[in-house]
Formats: sequence, structure tokens, C-alpha cells
Amino acid sequence: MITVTFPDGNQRTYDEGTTAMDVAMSISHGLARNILSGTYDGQTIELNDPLITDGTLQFFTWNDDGGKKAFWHSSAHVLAQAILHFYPEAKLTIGPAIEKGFYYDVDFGDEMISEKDFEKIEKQMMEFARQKFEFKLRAVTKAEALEAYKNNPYKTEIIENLEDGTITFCDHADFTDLCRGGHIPHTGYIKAVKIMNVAGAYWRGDENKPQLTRVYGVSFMKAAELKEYLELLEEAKKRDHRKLGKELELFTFSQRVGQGLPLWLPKGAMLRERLENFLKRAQNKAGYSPVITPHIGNKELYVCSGHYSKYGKDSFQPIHTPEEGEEYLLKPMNCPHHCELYKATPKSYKDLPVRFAEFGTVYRYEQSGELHGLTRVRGFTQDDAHIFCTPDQLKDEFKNVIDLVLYIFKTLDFKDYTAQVSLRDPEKPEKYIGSDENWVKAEAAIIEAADEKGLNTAVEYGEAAFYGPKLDFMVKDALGRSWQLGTIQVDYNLPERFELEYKGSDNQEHRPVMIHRAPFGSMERFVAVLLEHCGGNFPLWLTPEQVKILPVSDKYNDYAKEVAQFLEISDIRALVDERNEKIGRKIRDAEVSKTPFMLIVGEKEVDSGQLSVRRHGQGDQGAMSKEKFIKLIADEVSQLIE
RNA sequence: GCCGGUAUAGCUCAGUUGGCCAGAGCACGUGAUUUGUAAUCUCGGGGUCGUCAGUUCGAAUCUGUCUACCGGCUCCA
Repeated sequence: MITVTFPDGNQRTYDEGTTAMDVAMSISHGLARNILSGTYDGQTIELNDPLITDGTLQFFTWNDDGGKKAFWHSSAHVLAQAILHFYPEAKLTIGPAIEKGFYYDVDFGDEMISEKDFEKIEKQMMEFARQKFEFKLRAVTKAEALEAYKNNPYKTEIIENLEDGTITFCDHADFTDLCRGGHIPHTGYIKAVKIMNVAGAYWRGDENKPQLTRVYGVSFMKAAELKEYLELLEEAKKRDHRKLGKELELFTFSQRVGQGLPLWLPKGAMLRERLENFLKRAQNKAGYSPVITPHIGNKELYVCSGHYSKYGKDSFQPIHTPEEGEEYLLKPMNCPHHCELYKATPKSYKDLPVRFAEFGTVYRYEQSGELHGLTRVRGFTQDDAHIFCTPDQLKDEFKNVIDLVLYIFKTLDFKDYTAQVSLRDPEKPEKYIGSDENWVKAEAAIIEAADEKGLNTAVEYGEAAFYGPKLDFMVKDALGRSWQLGTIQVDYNLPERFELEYKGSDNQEHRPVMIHRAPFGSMERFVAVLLEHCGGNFPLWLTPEQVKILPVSDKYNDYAKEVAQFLEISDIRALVDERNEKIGRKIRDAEVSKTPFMLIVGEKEVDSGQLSVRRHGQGDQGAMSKEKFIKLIADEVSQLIE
């Protein structure tokens, strides 16, 4: 008999050789139907394998990451089986589960595979799924494994790195794959599958190694779930900032201007300006001093900062002047300029902290394949600031920055966010610069600051920058996708390199600590994320056009213009639709352009002096006085922006 | 940068196996209409089919080149 312990502490005894699935059945048939995988004493097991020792058994269902992982990993086996069915010469490599679905990297040799082939692969996978093939893990010796894969250099490479005695194969039907396990009981659990796309991927992620074809797929236990997932993708497509940016006339790109260089159209520029002004006001209150620095800097500046040796190849090529040997760079970051500003006047401890803020446009030569809409570009504007303070002030300054970031998230309706604290890798102190004492102080300051602000943080070791620890903010948008936005970083490197100093109360020179911070990250990226988050329906205070005035016929155009002027006096952005169109048409166009408010003016309104108000997506709101309408908007704006 | 895909009017897209002046809807301009809560009708202008070269009697269509865009290149059996 063996004793099985469950996570809740309950224990039951079973005959030796009972399978995990038998155990589940003994608890309830419902559980047995839903479990996809499990662990025994923390080790991944196959549900159909016998249990032979006492241990702790944990089950995973679709609602657990472990369950999904087993499901998708098993689906990858079926994908491989289907691929071999059509391409017997293909060489399999690896096929893991990923965050949403799975992939298999395959060397197809001379064969090509494209979207046209997806359907037949899907059909074949479903055919295999219907046959409820059991997944069975079996141990093999290293020699056997190498023999089985003697024609597959990828699997051979993997096997060679494994210990003899730990190697297992997974069989289902007549298909065998090298695999360490963690499967669903049989293929029949797979009720829906979709091949998403194919892409190139290097063997082991190394660009010097052969390039394989990566086939991405996703599968579900219910056909309805696949449908739901595809609908979510559709929704994401509709919210794609590149599509909305074009439709709402916010920004564009030009092949002639160059890759990754966004051009802001008037509506987009005004939107961005509003965001900038919003942050400027908040920063003024928080004691920041605005500064302005040029777009280029002498190459020596970046040699001094260390950026040139580290990031020189990611910069645009140096700009040469008529002087022999003189070189300038388009600035890839603002910090060196700000360090020079700090040095412009002698500092005493009484002057600190100094907080220099600049919407600084920087240029970086991103690889062409990395460029993506506004989220990855070659020219962008950081909402940058550098705080120079004493080590003792670090924690308070850090907390103030956290407050600023959270204020921005709150105002822009990002309710769901997490913070990642990135610390040194304790194993590799040689990777970092700065004294151990300062690191200890800085890391403690960040952790305490985050704790005291009640942040939901995850600590990552080894993720710190070489010059200091940092705190990054990740937000979730309305569709549940994560984006990295703001960042706060501590830096000991630049003050050292630029020999920044302040006179302490002891009349000695001391080195300040620097904080780099950008709550938005970059204006481009932030606008992209905001656009996808709100689906183009910007908060009232940000939206390019707040009100569209729609005259019932052109007889009322003059009156409509009077109303517009009246609103403009109250700082409301209003436009009159003067086109010779029917009112229904004007309403439709205003709705499509996502204008928050529409005012219909005709004979009734001229006579009564009232306004007929319509709200985007909500329809007719009835009549109200001009004063009441202005107050309605003002109240909503002040409520949003506090 | 690398792999795969895509490129036709301002936008979204048709364009059969190469064959006369390359099409539609929307947008834009014109005229009519004077409209009451999600698309009024009329007429019209607009494209060297991304670039450069090649195959062919003939290329939007086939081949190569370059450029841009889209998906991917971290997830280790």
C-alpha cells in the first residue's frame, strides 16, 4: 500500500501501482474528467503511470498553468505527428508549450510550408485527436536514443547533453518523440486546433546556427474556446494602434522619410502635446526643473559616458563636421547632456535633489526587423528626467517617482499593473560597477520604497542594469495584454564617469546618486499602448475633438458656428460639420470618428437656445442649456484629471 | 540583420491559366436637394499596378534586384 498526500493535507492509501488517474477517479469522476496533468512530490508525472512510493499528488486542470502546459505540449506532439504524415523527410527539433499555445521547430529540408498547408495539417491533427491515442512515456538508454535519431543532428545534439538513465521517449499511435514528459492522458482531449502562423527561428536561438521553420499553433478542449480566442484576436486587430492611428489621423510613416521614423499628424500632435502638458504640470508640482538640450552631441561625450563602447553599433553613424576628426552623434539618450547641465554650476548639499526634466527626442538604430508601429521606432521622445541626490535622499526621491507614475496610471485608467524590481545577480558581482555598500543601500531603498507604496512587486535577480538596480512598471490593457511602460533606475556609473560632485555639510566633495526615470517610457510607445487600451476612445480631456456640432441643414450653419465659438471660450474643442449632408449622415460620421459629444442644432435649438446632446455610443441624451453642457464637460474633465 | 509572406487610386480591396483604353466601394470635386438622431441622389477627376532590370509579339500577372510593410527569430526533449 502507498499513502498519497494531497495539497490540502488530506491523505489516502492505495494499492501500489495505482495510477494518478485512478486516484482522481476515486475522488470524483468530475475531477478525473478535468485533470490534464499532475506532479508527484513536485515531479511532473504521466497520469497513466503507476505510483509506487508514498508522495504528495497535485492535479492540474485547464485552469492551472501546469494543465495548459501539458495540453499544449501534447498538442505539439500531435502537430509533429501530422507534419511527419505529410513531410516524412522533415527533421523534428523541439516543440514546447508557450504562453498561448505551442510551436514545433522543424527542419523541412528543401520543402516549403505556407499558410495554404495549414488547413490540411489542422484536419490531420483533428483526425489523430479523434482516435484518442494514449501518450506513453518509456525510458531508453542513451545509446538507444542516439541510434533512433542517428539521422537527426538536432535531436542528437540534445541527447548528447543528457545524462544516460534520464532519457525518455514518448509514444502515441505510431509516433515517437524524444520527450521528458508531462502529457494529457490521450489525444482525444484535443477538441479544437488552429495553426496560427509559420516563422523562421534559429536552432537554439543562435543566428549562426541553421534556421528552422517554426510552426505555431493553439488548441483547446472545446471548439467554443477556440472561437472565443480567435474573436479576441479579432478584437485586438481592431484595436491595433497602427490601424487606429491611420483611421483617426494621428500619425503616419513615410517610406521616403525612412523606416521607424513616425510623423505626427495634427490630431496626433495635439494629443501628444496634451499628454506632455499633463505630465509637465505634475512634474512642476513635484519640483522638477525643465531643461532643453540639443539633438546631437560630440562623440566624446558618449565615450565618456560609456554608451559609445556599449551601444555605439546601435547608434546612427557619426556625423562629421568640416573639422578633421570631429564627430557628433544623434543623441541616443539624454543623460550625458543632463550630467553636463549638472556640472554647469557648483552644487552644495543644500541644492540637492536637483531634478532635470526634458521631453528629449533620441535616435537609435534599431534593427529593421525589430521595428513595429509606434512601439519600436528609431526616433522617439522620452519623457525623461534625471534626479541628482545624496544617497540619503534616494529612498524618498524614489517614492516620489513611484507616486508620479501611479498618478499617471490612475489618470489614464490603467488599473491593472505590476512592478518588477530588478536586482544584481548575487553570483556575479563582477558584472556591476559601483561600491557594494552603495548597491546594498540602493537595492534596499527600492524594495522599501516599493513596499511602503504598497506595490505588487516581483523581484528578479540578475535583471539590474550594470550601473544600478531598477523598478519597471508593467500595465495590462483592456484586452489583458501586458506592456512595459515606465521605468525608474538608480545609477552610480554616470556620476562617477562625469565626476559629478556636491559639497557636503562636512565641506568635503561627495558624489551624488542619479535616478533616471520615464513614467511614460516614450511618448510614441505610450500613445500606442493608450490607443490599444482605450480602443481609440480617448478620455475626454485627451481626445482631439471633444464636440462635433451638427446643423440639421445648412440654414443653421451660422448658428452652429456661434455655438462653437461659445464652447471655445470655455476651452472646449468643438468643430462644426458644415457639409451639405443629411443629419443621419453627419451623426454616423461623428460616431465612426469616435467623437465623444455631438450637438444637433436646428430650428428647435435656435428657438429655445437649448442644445440637443448626443453621446458617442450612447445615443440621444436630450436637450440642455449651453451652460449646463459646458459644466457637464468641465466636470467630467476635472474628474478624470483631478 | 536573418527566415517567410505582402505591395494595384488618399483608404479597403477585385483583377481568372500573361492578351484590347486596369475595376468596385468609401473618400475627394461638381450639381441637385434643405434634410431631426448611424450612410440622399447626379455627374466627374484620380493609378507610369512599390523600385529597377529581365523573359515574351505582348507583363499588374512570370524571373531576378532593391525598398517598405506584416508575422517571427526569449520560452530549450
